[in-house]
Amino acid sequence: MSKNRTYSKFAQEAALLLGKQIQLGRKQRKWSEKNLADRAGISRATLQKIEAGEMTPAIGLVFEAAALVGVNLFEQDRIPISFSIEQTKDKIALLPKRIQTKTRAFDDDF
Amino acid sequence: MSKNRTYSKFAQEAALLLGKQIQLGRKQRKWSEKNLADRAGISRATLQKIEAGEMTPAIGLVFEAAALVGVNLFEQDRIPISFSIEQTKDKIALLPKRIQTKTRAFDDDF
DNA sequence: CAACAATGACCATTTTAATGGTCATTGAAA
DNA sequence: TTTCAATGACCATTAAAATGGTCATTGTTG
Repeated sequence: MSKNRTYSKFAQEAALLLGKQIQLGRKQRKWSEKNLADRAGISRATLQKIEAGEMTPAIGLVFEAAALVGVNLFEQDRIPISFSIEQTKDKIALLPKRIQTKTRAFDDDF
Repeated sequence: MSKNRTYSKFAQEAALLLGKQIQLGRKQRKWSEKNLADRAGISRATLQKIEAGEMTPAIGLVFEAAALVGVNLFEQDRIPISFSIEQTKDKIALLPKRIQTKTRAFDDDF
């Protein structure tokens, strides 16, 4: 029995865009599917899924392929990612460590 | 036997940043892990992996969680993603449909 | 401070992805 | 126009992710 998941349009489009950007980067570098697949340490079948924007491939494999062909995720050429990570962690640290849903009926209006 | 994959620093950091951004978004909305997991249709264990920036979760699950908490991938508030997709497809269409490695010794210097 | 939900961390089982093959088709280059 | 690698599309097998539980711990709130 399959799970028959549903995905938001946003998530689907994001995956497809990323896949197409990877494909573009690969072709710009004149790499065949097999070439990139070998570099990424994955099978050609999996790369095909990635470039097709399928939702199933592991994020690590997708990001690795993206890195190899120079797709810069997060569109940040300015700040190094490691800084953004710390920045985000800092923001998290300012919030309560745990969420309490108990008697707080609805406060989803942040 | 495990595959014992290696990932580039870039790919790892990208996954971690995305995970932390999802966690931040979740907490800003005052959603518990279970709450977000339920909304995304995934288990809490999987959400924990996603927020920890692990490389194994399926990209669809990660992007879905990101969408739910309002993390806008690709950082584009201006252009709709669907347009970027077409734009990328157009660029691909301008390149040769197939890569020929044959007698072309090394031309990887685009 | 007492109560209890949220979190962190496991684990066995089930489900699914990834692999590595195959084969037909096709586009690029000789 | 011929050649042959690149691509697209399958499939059975293997490897790994996802699940749904459990349990201890801890932060928050009454």
